[in-house]
Amino acid sequence: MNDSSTEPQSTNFIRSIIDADLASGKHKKVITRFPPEPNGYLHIGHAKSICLNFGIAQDYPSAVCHLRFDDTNPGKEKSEYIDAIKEDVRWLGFSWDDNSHHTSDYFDQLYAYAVQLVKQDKAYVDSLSAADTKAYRGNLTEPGIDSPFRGRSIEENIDLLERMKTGEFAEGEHVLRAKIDMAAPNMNMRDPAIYRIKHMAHPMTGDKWHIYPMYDFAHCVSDAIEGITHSLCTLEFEDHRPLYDWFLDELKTPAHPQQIEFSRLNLDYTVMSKRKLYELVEDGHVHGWNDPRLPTLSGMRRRGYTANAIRDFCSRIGVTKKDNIIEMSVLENSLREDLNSVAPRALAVLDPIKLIIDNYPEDQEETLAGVNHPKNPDAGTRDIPFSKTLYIELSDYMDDAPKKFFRLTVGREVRLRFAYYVTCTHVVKDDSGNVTEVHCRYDPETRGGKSEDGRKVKGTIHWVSAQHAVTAEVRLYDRLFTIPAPVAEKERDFKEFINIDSAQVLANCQLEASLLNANTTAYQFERQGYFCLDSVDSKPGSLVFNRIVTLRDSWAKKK
RNA sequence: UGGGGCGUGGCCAAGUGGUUAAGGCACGGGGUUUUGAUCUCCGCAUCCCAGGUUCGAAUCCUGGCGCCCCAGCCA
Repeated sequence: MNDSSTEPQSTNFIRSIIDADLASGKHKKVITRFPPEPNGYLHIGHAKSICLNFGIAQDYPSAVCHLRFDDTNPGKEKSEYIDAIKEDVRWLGFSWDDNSHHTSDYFDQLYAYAVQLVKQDKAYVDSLSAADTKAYRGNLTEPGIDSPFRGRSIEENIDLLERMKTGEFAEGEHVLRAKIDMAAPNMNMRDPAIYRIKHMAHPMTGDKWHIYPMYDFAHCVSDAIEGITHSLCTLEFEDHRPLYDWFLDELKTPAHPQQIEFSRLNLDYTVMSKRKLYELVEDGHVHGWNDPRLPTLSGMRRRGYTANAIRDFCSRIGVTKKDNIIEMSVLENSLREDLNSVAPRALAVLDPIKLIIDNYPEDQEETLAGVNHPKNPDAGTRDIPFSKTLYIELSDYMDDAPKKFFRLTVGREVRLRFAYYVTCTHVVKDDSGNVTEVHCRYDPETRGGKSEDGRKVKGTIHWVSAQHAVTAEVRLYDRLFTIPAPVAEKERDFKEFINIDSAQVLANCQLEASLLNANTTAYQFERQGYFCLDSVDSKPGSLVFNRIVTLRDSWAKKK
């Protein structure tokens, strides 16, 4: 008997390629890599790549996935990001064991390979200004023109490169370029830069270097050095692949990894680029990288998303080469599925109004048992105090209610969850007509929420005993943007579409007493959604809950 | 208008010449239910277009059309 989970592993075209490579004997074991640049926080788009790369490492025998920080640009990178990135990957449930690397680990080897290229007359030091380089490159329809420095001798190039390395020249004075073809239809092959001068200390190598390698050169060589078999990246690198292969072929590296491209993840009603997320953070539209409305992994974690849900989501969306915009409902479905199975239930009134049971004794109090999880008896029950004055949800009462409104209106009977049946008798309103109190009578024969006579009560509402309630702040989050594809609006700035109601703060929520001891797991507030303590702002004396996601609401749809 | 990709239902996505064209999400409807939740049952496409090859095409060929990416000394 094998009782291990038989969870179907979604396959994709990349796994098919790997299967074929293993079958043909091209590779004995698979090595992938996840190569973030430490210049910002990871988002759910990265999670897709992480699940793909680390997922392959998990599923194939003796396969591994390296974590590699692509730190070739000290002008943009900070070591602070490294720990955050590691934390996010770990939180998602993946490990890299002792395979955490930095591209900067290979700077010496990279340089030696560059020298080799020069010696093969496949690279040269160019002294054109940045502006001239651009002008010489041509454009999409016109070929470029050779730089006047393209014909320098190997000796001169070696000398110049060495002096670039030792910091003899100013930034921008020279650049090492591959000698390929200035007329190539693929712009990437028009003598791309290999090294540029940057008089800048590097987080890992300090002030050792004055030149830093470019992505196209560093990435393929690093992959080769690490023995990566399949180098998975996103679609925009597709026309870099000829260059990736050119470098490795010219350098005759011991290994020649295969670059395979897949489409990046796009989610509707949000943005997914580091630059745009940075803009939202910098301009104060959200409160930091871990704002619960952001699709960053740190924001989602704070919001209450589970790693399980994100992994499940990634397996559901698949991996292809097609541009896509995934609907938020797919993510929410993965989330609800996970949360529903594990979240303990609780009663919480977010928008309270008093419900007074006129025929319930003034000073009486009793304790009722609430089921912690309807599908899991092992979760047990908890005590919930009940008394004459309760809080119920304002929206659970309506003056002129339609027949299909299964809640309170004068003359209608509902069940108070786990408690009694109550029938609404009248309401009290203030001068402006707002309901301030709902009055009702209860049926003592319905304790626990069931009646002997088999009478049907269609509606069940949640409540909290006023004198026992815990007051807390609850933050309700909604989509960050008002349109599905804010970045697709070419003529307008995506920030114009920010949803100004994306974060609603309710300061006077009334929670059942047991929530006073809430821990860090997610709870389902019955009939409302899933909530968890805010890891940043919640304090023992003043609880703050985040709404992770609402429950499905078919009644709301009908209305 | 150079080069590289992509085009299967509202959104994803299987499918690789013979299947009633998987599955998920969404949507619509029925049942169960002390959460209008969960669970459950049912419904929901002829494959961008046009020709062609073939007994037979989403799958092969030809020609269109549409969308995305590339002119950083960013990654």
